[in-house]
Amino acid sequence: MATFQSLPGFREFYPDEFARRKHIFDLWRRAAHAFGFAEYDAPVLEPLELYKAKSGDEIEGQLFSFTDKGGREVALRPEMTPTVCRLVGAKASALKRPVKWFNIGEFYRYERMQKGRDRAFRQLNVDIFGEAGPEAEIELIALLTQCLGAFGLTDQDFYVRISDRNLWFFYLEALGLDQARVRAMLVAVDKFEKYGDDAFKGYAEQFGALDAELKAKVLAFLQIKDFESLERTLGSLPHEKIVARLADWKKLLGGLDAMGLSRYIAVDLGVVRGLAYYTGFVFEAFDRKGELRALAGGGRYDDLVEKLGGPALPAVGFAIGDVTTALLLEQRGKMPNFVQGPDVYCVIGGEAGRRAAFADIHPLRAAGFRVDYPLKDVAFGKQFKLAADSGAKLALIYGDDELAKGVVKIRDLGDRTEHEVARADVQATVRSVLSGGT
RNA sequence: GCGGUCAUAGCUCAGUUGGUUAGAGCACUAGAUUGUGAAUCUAGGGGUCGCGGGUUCGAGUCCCGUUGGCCGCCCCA
Repeated sequence: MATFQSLPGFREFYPDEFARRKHIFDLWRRAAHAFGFAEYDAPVLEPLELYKAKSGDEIEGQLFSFTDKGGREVALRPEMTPTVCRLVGAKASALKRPVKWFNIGEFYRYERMQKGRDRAFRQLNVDIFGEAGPEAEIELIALLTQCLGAFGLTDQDFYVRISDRNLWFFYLEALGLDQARVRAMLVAVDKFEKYGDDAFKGYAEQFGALDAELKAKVLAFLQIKDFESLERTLGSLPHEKIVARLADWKKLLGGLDAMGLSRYIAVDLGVVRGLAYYTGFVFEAFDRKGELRALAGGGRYDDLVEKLGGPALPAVGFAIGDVTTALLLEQRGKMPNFVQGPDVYCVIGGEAGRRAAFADIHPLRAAGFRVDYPLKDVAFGKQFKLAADSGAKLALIYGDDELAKGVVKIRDLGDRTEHEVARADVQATVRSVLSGGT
């Protein structure tokens, strides 16, 4: 039977699973709208060059890429950022600032699958363009907490770690490192949590063994877990840039605190994110137990729009994936059990009953109510079971007895009460009951 | 791309040192049952035991290969 299978890493969504995924998207979309973001969409297939321009040639190995029939080198999009940079860049001068946009889409990466990572996955992407200050980060981090909090997850379930590539730059420069050394050191910092001292191997290979004093200072910095330590450590380095940057930090943390979100926030200079294009604040959301891979990640990328051919335009954004989010919701019992039931299930006796039912069914459906009924004649006892199993709130009973009396019996499948209403009043009664009145 | 591990019905799993026609529970369909809900009973459909090759009188079982799943490495936008 299994002659054809889906491709590795591509998931199929049967109705139950589709309902769960839809639930996630619905709450994300609602949250993004509540924060004043507008939804957009864009092509799934893009010129391969778009990703090479952003990430370098090596990226091709991790893409679904091919040559189309017109000889164009193309790739299924592995991320949204280059695309949205192009969209915004092309109309930058006509767009009201700040540009607050979001998209929920599917992305493709030709990689080995692991828990929480497939070859095709969906992400919510949220970006703000045209705002250089930390006010943009406040909006995005607040929205990120809402994108998880909306499901009933609390600060016991997840948190957001915030770091700052600018401060790392300023700090390492103050310690005397040049640009190339700073970049190599940031790679080491990024790997430190996972590899410990081995993380510095790459740096040592390039620039020689790390001097003990420098290493101690780097380690001290990356272990900073609160703003006070950050201020204290940097207080002895009175560079103008550092002073200004600490003011940005205060604004960011103060804003989030005023929104009541401090309990979700962790200052953590150990996060730098591997991506070279991040230019300022970076942040990642994790589950508190640390069992899952990152839930979401984002940061500022002020140079990217220009690099991809647009005007210079500051930007910051994040992405949150459906796979890891769903895993966390399952783990914490926050994934509802969806009953995709109709509002009304009709119990029908015979051909006359069917005709009478149809006369009500279609207008109710046209009015937007979900109405279902057995397509073929089924024993009454079985129909009541079907009605109950369907998850419907009401059963409408069109049997010979009712037809003879010119009524329809309406059964509340929740409390198992029923009453009769005149045929002519059925639709009005159903509408009234289902819309909350009785 | 590399390493480990697994693969029997839609799902969860039995299946003896290799031995007749591969089983159970759940789920599904139908009936008992055209008049009232998670019950019971009966019957039924559904498997080329992931796929291919080998060893053997005989393979779900042993061997090799391959595909796919899971876990880890690389990577992680």
